[in-house]
Amino acid sequence: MDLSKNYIPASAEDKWYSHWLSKNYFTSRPDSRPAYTITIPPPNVTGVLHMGHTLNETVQDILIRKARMSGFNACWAPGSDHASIATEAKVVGMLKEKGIEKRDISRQEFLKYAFEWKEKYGNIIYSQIAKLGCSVDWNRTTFTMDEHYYRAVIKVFVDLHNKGLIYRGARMINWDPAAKTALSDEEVEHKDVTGKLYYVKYKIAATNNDAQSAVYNQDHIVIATQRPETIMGDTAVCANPDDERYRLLKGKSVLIPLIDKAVPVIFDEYVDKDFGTGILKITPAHDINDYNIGLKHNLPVVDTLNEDGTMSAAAQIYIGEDRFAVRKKIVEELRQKGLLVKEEEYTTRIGYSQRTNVVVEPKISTQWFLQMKKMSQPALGAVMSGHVSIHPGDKFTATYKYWLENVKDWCISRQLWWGHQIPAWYDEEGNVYVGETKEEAFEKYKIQNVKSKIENLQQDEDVLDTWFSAWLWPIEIFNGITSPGNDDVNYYYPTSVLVTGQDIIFFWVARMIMAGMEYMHEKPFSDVYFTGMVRDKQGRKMSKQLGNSPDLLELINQYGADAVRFGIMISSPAGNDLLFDEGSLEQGKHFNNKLWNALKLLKMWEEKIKLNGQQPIGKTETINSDFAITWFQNRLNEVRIEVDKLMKEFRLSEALKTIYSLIWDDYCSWFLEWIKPEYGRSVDQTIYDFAIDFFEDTLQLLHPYMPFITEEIYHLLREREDDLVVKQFRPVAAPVETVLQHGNMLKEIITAIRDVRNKNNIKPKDAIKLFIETQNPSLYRPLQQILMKQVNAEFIKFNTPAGNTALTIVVEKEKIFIEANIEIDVSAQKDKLLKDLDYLKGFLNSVDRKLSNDKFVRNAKPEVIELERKKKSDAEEKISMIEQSLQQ
RNA sequence: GGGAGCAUAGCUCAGUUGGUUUAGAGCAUCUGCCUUACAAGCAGAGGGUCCGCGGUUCGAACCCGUGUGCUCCCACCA
Repeated sequence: MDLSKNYIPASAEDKWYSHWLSKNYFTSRPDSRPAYTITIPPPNVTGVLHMGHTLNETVQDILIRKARMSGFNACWAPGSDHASIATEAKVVGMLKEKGIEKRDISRQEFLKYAFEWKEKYGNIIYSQIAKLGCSVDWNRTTFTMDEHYYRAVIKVFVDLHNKGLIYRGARMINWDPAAKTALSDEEVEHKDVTGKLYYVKYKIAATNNDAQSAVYNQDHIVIATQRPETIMGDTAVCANPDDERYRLLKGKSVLIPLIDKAVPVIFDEYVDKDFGTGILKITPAHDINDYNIGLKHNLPVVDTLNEDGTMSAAAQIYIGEDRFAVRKKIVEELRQKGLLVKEEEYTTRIGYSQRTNVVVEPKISTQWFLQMKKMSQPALGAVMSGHVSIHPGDKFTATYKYWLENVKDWCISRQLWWGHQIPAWYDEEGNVYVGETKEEAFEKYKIQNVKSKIENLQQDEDVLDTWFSAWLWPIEIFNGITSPGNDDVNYYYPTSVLVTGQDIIFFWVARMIMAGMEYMHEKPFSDVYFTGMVRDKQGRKMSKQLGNSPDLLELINQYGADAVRFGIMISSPAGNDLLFDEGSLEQGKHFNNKLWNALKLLKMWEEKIKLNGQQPIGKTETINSDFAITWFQNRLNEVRIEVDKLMKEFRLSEALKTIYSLIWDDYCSWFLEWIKPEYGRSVDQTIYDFAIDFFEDTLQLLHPYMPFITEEIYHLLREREDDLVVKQFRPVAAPVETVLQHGNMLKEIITAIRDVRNKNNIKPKDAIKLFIETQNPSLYRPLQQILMKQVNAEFIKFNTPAGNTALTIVVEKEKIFIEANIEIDVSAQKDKLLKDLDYLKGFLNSVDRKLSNDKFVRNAKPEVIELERKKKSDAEEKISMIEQSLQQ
């Protein structure tokens, strides 16, 4: 077999992914095995996979592949989200390029364009998921606007409305002037911004000729505001009733600057006497606090802004101009008219739309809301009782609890077309009828209006918040809402684990648990695994503006999918942010190559066996290979147990490190070297078979992380029908401690001798002679040959005096003398021994201090004391050995 | 303003109810090697005030208090 010098990922990746698909390995149907289910967090249909997705999908694929190889019926259901605001914005932009304005076309026409657009771009994300090697069940691909899914959303809306949990009303909501829609509280991101506080003069209206002299002989008051462009919406000014300065203004009015409109002075405890000037302008249409005060004092609401953030007719001035441009103009005008007292720098938090990144306007608007209090209780209980466990728990459980305990009603209507249209119909008088269909709504309408026609009803124009459909994901992906109790949902629900970013804990995770408890009376998943945010090397968020977000397909081209997966997993502790560094992908590529070279070595051995036939080997050689085999077998068992434990705890990065070291260090650097035949000789067939078996076992362990190369090598090792992707893990035996200990001792001795060789410039080709002083020479019988080969010794003699020129090293309790054919510098070795001696004496001292402490001996557990005594005697023994050799 | 988390080698992180811990790993660094699988490699090595201070304890990287610095979440003071 001719193997390329290095591993070439591209061809292997395409070959194996289509092979797996053709064998339907990723297809899952209910059967007698236990289910292991993951529903993918549906990426936006408009998007491409970014590094955050890559981390997420890789984690899921690792978990699902591990489960598939461990006796579970693994089902990973993929899909995508219609992402109403984001997609609608893209479609609007696309139409604009064609010269079409959204307002000039009908809803039907718009949706036609939108679906065309979705067909064109919606599959990009799927091909990227495939490229990464994700073992999703493509037969289960679900889109949140699929026919059944659409029906499910409508059904849930009607059901919650019937239960009295959904209502319609005018409330203060967050308005996005760019998308021209209402948002939920969660869709608003608050950022610290340095703004200005403007101190503006309001003239006191001269009602009874006494006002001017009454207030400190002034004809005005001064009010601080951040938003001078909203003064035209003021309907009062307000001071604290206890504030002496403003007491005399009771019953008076002031004039709004620039438009000279008189508004009353009112008093309310809410106002902080010490902030600003202690008097506040009340603008009920554009501030939640002002709105509440307005309600309390029966103030009118004057909305001075249009939907797009320009000034409305109610503002009287600057009509049609943008709010921020108007702010500047008004400040300038105030200044010119002498109404601006001063400006102050001021830091405040401003709400931005998560989607469009524009400043959100608080606005009074009639919208649909979902009452959250009742639904939040079971969702809270599910997590608090540990029924759903969050990883890493300590970090997020408290956040989750706080949010649910303080949750406010959810504004679920959006002024968009792309999405699930609200199933509510209005008659001519504006009465509303909710039903799954127009006919159903009409039935309700008919009760009071017997003679009416169905044509009189008009459907609500708005659609539902994207998250109002996403929260049904783990249920409706298995048709659990539209076809309750079907075989799939019975079998797959609740799902096993949800893997997602911590940034959508409220948007999605909490709400899925609510929906699960409401509609399935059962949690949607048992575990939630939060991945951190992917940042660049300098810890900055990845963003288009910074240009620090790499293109996934390019990375796969450059390093291969396995290396990308390796690189992103090797340094991603659960819940912590991941500092993305291409260096780790490089490491992944090197690892690929390491595996490839191990394969090449084994193949060379195979060729040689074919060429030379079986060769008889010596007894010692057999014994020594036996040791290598027994040792690696036990080491493998040890690692398998360790990896299982780590993966159960979602410590995937550590599990990968453990496997990496097993393969690179234990298998390649130690095991293969130990069984490597002398130059020109071929390896024994039995030993060779073991080497292949072990390689397969390690590949199997690695497969969930690096599926392509492991499958490729698995097939190159032996002619076979089966595939690694579905190979079931064998039960693992407990490792034998003494075997592992002997292995470690052997490795330590080899390393120590190599160190001596290195430090004394003994060339690899120069053989050395070993004299070992030991209490247990028989221990060496199974490893003697390995030891000689690994340090290039021509012989080993036990308990035989060495010559005067020999160097001494002490490993454990073994004293090893090294003789070389060249002059060696004994003084350097002496320094090393002195250094060891120093350390040991310090160590002994600390142990002695403990043991001579009465309280320690009285209080510590007996086994701890025993341990300390052993430390003491070991250290003493070693010290005397070193001292002895220093005297020689 | 409220809450949560973090601080261990140059970097990223382990360190499991306090006791083989005068602290480990990977990457990076340094030294020597083109040794017949692998220079994308091999063999070695160096590198730490466990953030500061105080306390509990026979014993602290680990528990408690406090200070400092970072990160995140939540909140309607103009």
